[in-house]
Amino acid sequence: MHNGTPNGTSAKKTGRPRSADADHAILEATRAALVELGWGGLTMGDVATRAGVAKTTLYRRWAGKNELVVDAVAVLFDELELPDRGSLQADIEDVVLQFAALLARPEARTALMAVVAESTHDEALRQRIREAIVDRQKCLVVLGRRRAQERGELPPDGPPLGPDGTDTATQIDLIFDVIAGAVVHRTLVSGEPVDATWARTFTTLLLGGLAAIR
Amino acid sequence: MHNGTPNGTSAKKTGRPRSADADHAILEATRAALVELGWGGLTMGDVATRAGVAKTTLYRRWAGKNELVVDAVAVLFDELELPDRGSLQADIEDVVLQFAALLARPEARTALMAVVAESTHDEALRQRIREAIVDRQKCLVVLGRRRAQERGELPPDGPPLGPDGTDTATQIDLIFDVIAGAVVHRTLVSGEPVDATWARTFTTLLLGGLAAIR
Amino acid sequence: MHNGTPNGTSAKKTGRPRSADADHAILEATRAALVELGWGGLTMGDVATRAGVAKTTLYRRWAGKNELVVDAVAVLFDELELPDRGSLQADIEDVVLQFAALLARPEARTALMAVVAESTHDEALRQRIREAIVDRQKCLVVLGRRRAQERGELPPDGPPLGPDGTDTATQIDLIFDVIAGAVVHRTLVSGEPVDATWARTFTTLLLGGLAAIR
Amino acid sequence: MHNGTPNGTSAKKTGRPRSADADHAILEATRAALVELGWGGLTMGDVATRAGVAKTTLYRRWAGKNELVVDAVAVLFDELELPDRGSLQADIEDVVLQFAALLARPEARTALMAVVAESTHDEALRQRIREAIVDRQKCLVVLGRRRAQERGELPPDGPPLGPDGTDTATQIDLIFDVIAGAVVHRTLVSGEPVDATWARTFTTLLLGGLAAIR
DNA sequence: AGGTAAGCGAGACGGTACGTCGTGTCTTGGT
DNA sequence: ACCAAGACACGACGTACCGTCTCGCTTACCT
Repeated sequence: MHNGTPNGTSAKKTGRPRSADADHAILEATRAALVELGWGGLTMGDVATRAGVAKTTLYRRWAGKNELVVDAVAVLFDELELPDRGSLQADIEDVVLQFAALLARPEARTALMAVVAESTHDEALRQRIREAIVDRQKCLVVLGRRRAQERGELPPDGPPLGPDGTDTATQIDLIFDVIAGAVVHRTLVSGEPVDATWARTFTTLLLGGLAAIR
Repeated sequence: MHNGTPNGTSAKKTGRPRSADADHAILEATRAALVELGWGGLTMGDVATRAGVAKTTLYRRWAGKNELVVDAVAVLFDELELPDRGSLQADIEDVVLQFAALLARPEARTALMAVVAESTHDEALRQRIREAIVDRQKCLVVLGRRRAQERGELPPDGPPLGPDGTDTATQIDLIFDVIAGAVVHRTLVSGEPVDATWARTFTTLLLGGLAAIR
Repeated sequence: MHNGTPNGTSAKKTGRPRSADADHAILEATRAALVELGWGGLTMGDVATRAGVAKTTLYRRWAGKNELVVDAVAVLFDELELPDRGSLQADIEDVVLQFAALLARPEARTALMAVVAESTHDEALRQRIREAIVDRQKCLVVLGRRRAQERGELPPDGPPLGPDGTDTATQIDLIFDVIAGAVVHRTLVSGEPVDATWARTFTTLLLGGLAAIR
Repeated sequence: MHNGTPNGTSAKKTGRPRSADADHAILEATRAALVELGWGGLTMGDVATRAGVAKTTLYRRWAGKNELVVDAVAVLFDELELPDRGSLQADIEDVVLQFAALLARPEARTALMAVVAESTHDEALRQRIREAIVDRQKCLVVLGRRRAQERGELPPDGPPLGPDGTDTATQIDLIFDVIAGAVVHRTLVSGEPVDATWARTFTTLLLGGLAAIR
């Protein structure tokens, strides 16, 4: 998840082990600070104080503000699920509303945009964001698509490269960018709420469009 | 445009007038600094030095980094145009590619996300972004839509609130969020390029979807 | 008095003449600012505002804080007089008390020490202080001495250089340094008041000492 | 000595202790800066740079320029001694010349007047000056006086309040103000050197005067 | 009477220093 | 080893004054 001690593989033999409580307290404190102060107002020292932890402990685990915040908000995105509501339309509407609910949380709104902004100048950060957040959401698209195919709502995957260039991977990426992009843009840029009505209209548009590109 | 010089209504009579050269030099320097250093690395002092201007001159006109950067990148969005390419499909593809080209510029990518992130905790900033950037782009959607209606590609506006809740304003907002959101998300989050192929596929999806929500 | 327009010799023919009111208002404002803010807190801009005058007007007349303050407090020292109280002892006690009363005024205390401090690194300033303040006080010593000689309390001037090196000029300087130094030191450094009792004891000491060096 | 490190009473147990080297380097740098730039030209940032120290380290220990300079020059006054030269006249001449030599050092001249000037508006600073500088010198007067009494050059202390109001403490204060005041005034205000001849004449005057006030 | 040259209030300008704050590193002593 | 505490070098912050510079006006003297 983060790099300080890649607990998975390496082995530590001696000395006092790191406090697991500290990790949770720090990430919790980070989210709280994001809510109250926003990205620009968040400071490492403040997070440490809130978590009841020394700054040293923070830096022992994360390289800086960016990395810390990515991890702190990544767990929020794990809450997204794709319940089987019986139809593709219902499934998409459901995930759209879940995603909108997530972006309604101040810590998520702020952090997401900020780390994306920083990642435009930091390739390692972009990689980390992709692993921790983006790819996890993209699974939902893949899953929903497969489910719809099993239901017969969508045709099975065609050959690797279809006649008009829309192979499977391209299509998944497109769907993902349209859904995530539209919800994010409406919420954060346009500043309008994503409610059930909007979700239905949007989903109708998306499904109508999907039929057109096949 | 910005508040330091309330050119619109009030009038100051006495004292040395503010240098117009300084304004241009500062905004230019801001864009240059964004390219080189990114949002996080941009410093008011550095911008002042690049512009050959004192820090006080900067603060006399803009309240801080956020406001300055909004104004600095706003002019970039004025370059977007909607040439008449003869069909709605072609018009949309064109504007999608223009927008993608804009987001390929480092100062635009970085600045846009960063100020949006800050705006989640600053209502005044959000207002400023909307006026300086968002509303200016939304005009393109309105214009393209009207043109398509004149061509007969889209039906004329229905009653204020249609049977399925998609009145004119709602539809414009939806189109705007889908176009801008998808392009931004693909460029900055997914990190994939927006080329002519993607633009065509995306536009096909959008137009197919528009037919469905009518 | 000050350099902006050396009214004595040169001649200006044309243009609007300088406002004499402004001079008085500025010096008055300078003294008021000294009282309220002290040397360190006094600023040219504040003096200008208090005097209802533009900063330009200030700088047209004085080169800076130092010069301005010297002129502002110099007039205070002109108030010192040497009334004939009938005996040298009474004359000295009187002038000691006058000088102490002057140093009780905050603007005088602050300004005197501060400009002396600055003058340790600025020969021109030292010259100005000597002309505007020091030499004016030394006259009192010369006058008092001559008066005492006429009364027969002190012997007439000896040859230019006496047997033990105490010629007239040396003696005047010594008396001046002892009187002014002791009063200033007691008031500003020791922080004790100079009252009639102290003045009498000090004067007794001085006269006793003067008899010894003859 | 100064307030940042309340070594006297309180105790701090945890955390990295303050560097003692930094203290010395800072005071040394302060004196050097005073010599080169004078009081008005001395800046905290410059002192920090010279001392190879961060500005924050400076402010952690001293509240400002005034406090710093008082401590920086206080040590100079500790160098004053009262060697036993066999007679009161010789002892006084010696200490007068020592004090004059001290005031010949640029850092001492500048700093002493400047902090006294500031102290006219800052009671805490005046207290600090008294503790760090004035009281330390006054000991010399007390010591010299006692020695002279042992030699029989001065009568033993009389009752707490003598017939003409010159009890012991009053006399010591008077002697101190006359010596220090005269030397300072001649050096800094009159701008004349204090040489052996002047010291002898002045001391003769002082001793003659002392006989008179008894 | 008109011209012209300087004075004037206002305030923007390029600078410099301020004193504070945040960063990321380091040194303590205690567990 | 790890931890809490906190000092440290560094560098940006936003503010305050500095002394200079335009502005658009008076205000006086000199043709």
